[in-house]
Amino acid sequence: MPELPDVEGFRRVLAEHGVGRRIRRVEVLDPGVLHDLRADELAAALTGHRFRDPDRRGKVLIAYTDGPTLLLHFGMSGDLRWATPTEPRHQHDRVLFALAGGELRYRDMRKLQGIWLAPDAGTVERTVARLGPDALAIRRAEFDQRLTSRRGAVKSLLVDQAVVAGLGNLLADEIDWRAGVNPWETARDLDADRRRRLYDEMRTVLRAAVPAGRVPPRRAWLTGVRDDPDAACPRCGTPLSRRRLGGRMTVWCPTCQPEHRGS
DNA sequence: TCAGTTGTTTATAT
DNA sequence: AATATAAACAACTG
Repeated sequence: MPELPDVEGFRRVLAEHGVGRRIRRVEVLDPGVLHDLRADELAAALTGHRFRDPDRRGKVLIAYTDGPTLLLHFGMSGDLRWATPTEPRHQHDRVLFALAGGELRYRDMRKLQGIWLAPDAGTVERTVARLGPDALAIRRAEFDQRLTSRRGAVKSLLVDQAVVAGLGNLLADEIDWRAGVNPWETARDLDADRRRRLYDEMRTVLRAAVPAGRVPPRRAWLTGVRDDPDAACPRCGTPLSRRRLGGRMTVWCPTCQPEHRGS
């Protein structure tokens, strides 16, 4: 699930409930989500410290404290919840951070990513160094430059975290669909107007998705119909096409996003 | 039983 | 060198 809007939602949960509060206890229910770190090391490093204003880079939640910094990635099935201690735990709650009045629960069914601990700012920066500019912060000129300097399919570039950080499979398909760009198109083969559309639609989609904390499955969006077996394009009614691109299921409208554009 | 899944990294091939 | 593909990670669903 988690793409940039989801992680932004998790950042808000942490900001609302965690900031300024002391970490009373860290309970590791499944050490399998910890990277290069034992459960007792995590607890010892964080207990007694207070969360500070959290940040986010792409899909990485950066949970600063007045001590070390926690880096959380949510893979394909992660979640961060605020709960009272009496609420029953979820089967896939992996780590609990107990604060005054409640606890933050890191939940993740598949455990594809996990939690890192960075002792200092330099370690934080090294960990996120491979990521490109955040999709919410990147300016048009840099977005354009980074897309056209590579030769791969537009969709592959959009989901490449080193090009721009935060977009996943759903968002990339949604942006291409709204911009009328065929996902297999090479960015440098698009004219300036089409590339402008890509950037504008990325902004539009994110602006709607971030407050929702997810890519909203509205029926007028590609996201809202893509799981239907007989899905039709919400814009023109053409049956949607699907095929794998770079290992991920790609959904597009053959009418609105024709191949061999321009040329 | 088998294929598929909204993420990322690594190895391998081109 | 850059790019493309598959597999692996883990757990679950249909």
